[in-house]
Parts: sequence; C-alpha cells; structure tokens
Amino acid sequence: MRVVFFGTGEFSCQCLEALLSSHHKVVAVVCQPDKEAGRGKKLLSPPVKLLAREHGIEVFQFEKVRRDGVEDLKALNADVFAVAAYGQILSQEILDIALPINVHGSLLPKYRGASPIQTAILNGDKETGITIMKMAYEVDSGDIILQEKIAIEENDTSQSLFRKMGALGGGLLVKALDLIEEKKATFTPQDHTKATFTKMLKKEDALLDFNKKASTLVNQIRAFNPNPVCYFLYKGEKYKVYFAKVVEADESLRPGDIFDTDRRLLIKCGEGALEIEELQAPSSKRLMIRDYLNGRTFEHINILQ
RNA sequence: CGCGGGGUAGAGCAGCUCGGUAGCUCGUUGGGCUCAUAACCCAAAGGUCGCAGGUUCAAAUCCUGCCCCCGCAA
Repeated sequence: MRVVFFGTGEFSCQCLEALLSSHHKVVAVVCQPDKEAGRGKKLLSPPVKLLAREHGIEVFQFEKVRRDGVEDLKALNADVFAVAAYGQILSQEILDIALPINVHGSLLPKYRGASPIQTAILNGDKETGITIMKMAYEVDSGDIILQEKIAIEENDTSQSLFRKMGALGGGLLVKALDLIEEKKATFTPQDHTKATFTKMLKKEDALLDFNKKASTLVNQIRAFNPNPVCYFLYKGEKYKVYFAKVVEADESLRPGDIFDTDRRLLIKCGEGALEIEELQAPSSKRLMIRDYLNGRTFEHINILQ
C-alpha cells in the first residue's frame, strides 16, 4: 500500500524503519519543522527527517499541517496515513484523505494523550502496551485494530521503555497494514467510559519532593529519564538524578537530609530513603555516584531547609 | 554572533590568581594480614597536563589562535 508516514522523534524512527523494511511503499514522510536547538542555536532536523532522507523519501515539514498540508497530502494519493508521535493534531479534513492509523504507547482507552509511556512508569505500572487504532477526530479515541502488552521492568526508564515500545509499535504497525491490505482488519470501539488522560511531563514537575515516599520518587525519576530529568537543589544548584533506588533509612533523620557515606549518596524521604546511583552536577556530565564521590563530596545538610 | 562551565594517569578531582620536583581519592598489578573478604596494611606500574604557536633561564600555570566535551536556555 501507499503510505504517508507522520512522525518526528526516535520512537517514530523505529516505526518508520519497520515500514521501510516491509513491502509497503512509503511515498512521503511528514515531520515537524527544523528547530533552533542546542548550543549556539543551530538548526536541528528531526531524526525522522534524517532517516527519510537516507532512503531518498520526500519529506514535508509543515508549520501547521492543518493549514498548510491539505493540498500536498491529497496529491500524494496515499492509501494510508500512518501516524506515530508526530506532534501535531490532524484535522478531520486530513483524516478523510486516506485511512489514518495511529501507533499509541498505551493500552487504550487507558492513558490517552501526550505521555502514555512516561505516565505508566510514573504510576508504577507493571505492564503497558501498544495500540494501533484508526484515528478519529477526538485524540486517541479511535477504533482499535491491534493491541499488545509489554512488561515494565523495575529498572525500566522512559528511555528504555520507549525503545522497547518503538520496536513493538513498528512491528504492530506493519501487521496492521497487512491486515488492512488483506481486508481482514477489525475495528473495535473503545470503552470511552474507561478513558484516562495524560499530560506532557513538564520541567516544573521535575523537582523531587523528599516529603514523598522514596518509592514514589524512584518512579518519578524513572519516568522523567531521559526527559526532562528529575533534580534536587543543593546549595541553590540543580543536581539531576538519572537513576536511584529505594533503601531503608534511619528514621531519626528528617526528609531532605543528605549525606554521603561509604561511597554512597543517600537522601532521606518521607518514607525510606533514596540512594542516588547516577547524578549530573551543574555544568558537568552524568556520572555514576561512585565516580562522582571520588573527586567531590556532599556536606551533611538538609536540602529542604 | 543566545548565556555559562570544562579538557591534568583507566575514572573523578586538586594544582593555575602569585611560573620553578605532577598531587588526592578510586581503579589496576604485586605483596602482606585474615577462617575469609569488595575490609585493612605495604609497594609498584600508569601522564606528550586537549592541539599549535608565543613570552621566559624555566610554562599545567602567563599571552594568542584552533579543536573537542558539558550545563542552561530554546
């Protein structure tokens, strides 16, 4: 089938790669515009654009696809629009051009919206999954074509889970296209009464609150890795935490008490304590705590004071 | 020209202001202690101090240019 692929980031790339190695024909790729990013404000292309170019596929980067993309999309004469974490909402007019299907990172109707994968980790879920659906006007509300579960391991972060989900999503996307081509696809409506919604994880939510339980904070840290990354303030400076685990704590300590001991870094929480395993100090790179403490130390203070 | 930090042994850092023997913690290797150990003690190996040029009797340190890495902001 003639497919137009909509996507932008790494997750999208994995889905696109699956399509490219299938027998379906990717006639064009639509992704977000290049952005000024990084040091020196260089113009940066989305990963999907680079991948598409390597394969000689035409790339569209509409500022607003609803406003600018309709004519071009019609002209492509596609059978299917395959959408995976594109980053823009499609209008009904566009959904009507070809059969629009979407790869979503949750077991819909649970976790509709912008951050299904991260939210599953944040909530401490043991499993989540991929849903392939036919897109409807209301976001993530469409009829389900395929759905498959995946386990969330204890040491999974959003980063690692994204990678697993991308691989699974790519496979299911191709499978769904095959079914559609053979006219064997079924479309099962969601139970909308069970729908839950997720919001983008924001930087403002990345500050660790040590009054909370250590286990809660560990989930938050896993969910926010690699983006936007949880942090705490020590002497007014931001220290990012990439990995941490729950340990038992001396309950005479107050939440926020920080101390390094025996080449470990511990912070007392509302319940239990957090052992920081991988840390990033301001202006420096990520380090395993063992390496960090070789050259630097923390004073035993309370960082909530 | 967005703002800022940094490049010194395998790792993380100090030394640079005020030029003059390359240092700390850890790792590695060997030895010792121990019922035993990732613990402790002793010893050793390991460095063109990012690159190039300049100043100087002498440069990790001062000056100039370049390369690379990182944080913030987007």
